[in-house]
Amino acid sequence: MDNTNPVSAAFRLAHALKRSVLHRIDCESMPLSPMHVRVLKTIEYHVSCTANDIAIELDRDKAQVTRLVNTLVELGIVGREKNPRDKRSQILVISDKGKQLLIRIEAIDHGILQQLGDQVSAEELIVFAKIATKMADSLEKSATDD
Amino acid sequence: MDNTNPVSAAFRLAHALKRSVLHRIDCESMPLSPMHVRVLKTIEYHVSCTANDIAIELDRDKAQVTRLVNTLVELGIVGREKNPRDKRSQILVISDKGKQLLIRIEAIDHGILQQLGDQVSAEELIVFAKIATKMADSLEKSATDD
DNA sequence: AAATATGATTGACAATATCAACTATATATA
DNA sequence: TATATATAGTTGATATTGTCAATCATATTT
Repeated sequence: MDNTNPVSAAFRLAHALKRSVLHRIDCESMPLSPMHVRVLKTIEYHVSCTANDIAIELDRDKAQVTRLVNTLVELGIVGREKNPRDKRSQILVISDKGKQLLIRIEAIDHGILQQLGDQVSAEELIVFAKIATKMADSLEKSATDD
Repeated sequence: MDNTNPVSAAFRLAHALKRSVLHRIDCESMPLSPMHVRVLKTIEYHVSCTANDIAIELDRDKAQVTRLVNTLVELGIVGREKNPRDKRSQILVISDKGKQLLIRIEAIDHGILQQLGDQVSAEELIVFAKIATKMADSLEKSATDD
């Protein structure tokens, strides 16, 4: 592979990260996929988060979000509450079970960053996140104005 | 989303890139998916490339590689030739049609980098590729020594 | 009040990925 | 050399992730 190509490098890294998350999720015998984890984190991050917020935040299809949230609800990790501001949508709330899960997820993330820490410095991670975010912003921006 | 989290940033970027590649592939009315493109590039990059080389290079399951290569062969983009060094495997060779495709793919890549170029400098892209590669190396390394 | 837009769900499906079993050949080692 | 073990590739089954179109209910605009 061409390691100087940022596009290839990004794909490769995403794959490695997904596998790493999956592996750690598996070791912890968690009933979730990487995408479920990301959805749960998004709910945690957003105040009074709706399905639509997740779709926008993660740039995913609404249908996909509905299904991901459904399994979280079925597993008792997330609950739906009335949204006083819009009867079409519901506020997603993390249950106690979900909160406990988030603690374990945090440990997983920490483990991954530590695993990287051997080779990649904290400064590099900060720089990486900054550039990656800028790249994603740039791509998403021009994706919408077709 | 937490934009300071390198893991989240990497996932987000990969998704945006995949969409961008897909969109451009679509505009060019190419009969390939992003993964097919990556496989084709890998064959181009490797001298006397086998299916196994692709599996290692892209860190994918052998089964997945077999199927991806199959469609490339069916489309006449890639051919299989005898491997004098191992009767189990075959050398993958890019046809003229495949070479023409690679020229168009190169243009697509160039377009994506240019799209980024508005916001992200060439230096940043170099730094990004370097750190991302280091991160992937680190993750893949510890994935094997379980 | 009517037209239009939005949040969410569902169905159908495509793309991507994983696992286990199997074959044919290679390589190691007894 | 004979046997055991490893490797390259294929196939089948299945899980995960992502996309598109249609639909319903409610919001918003006109």
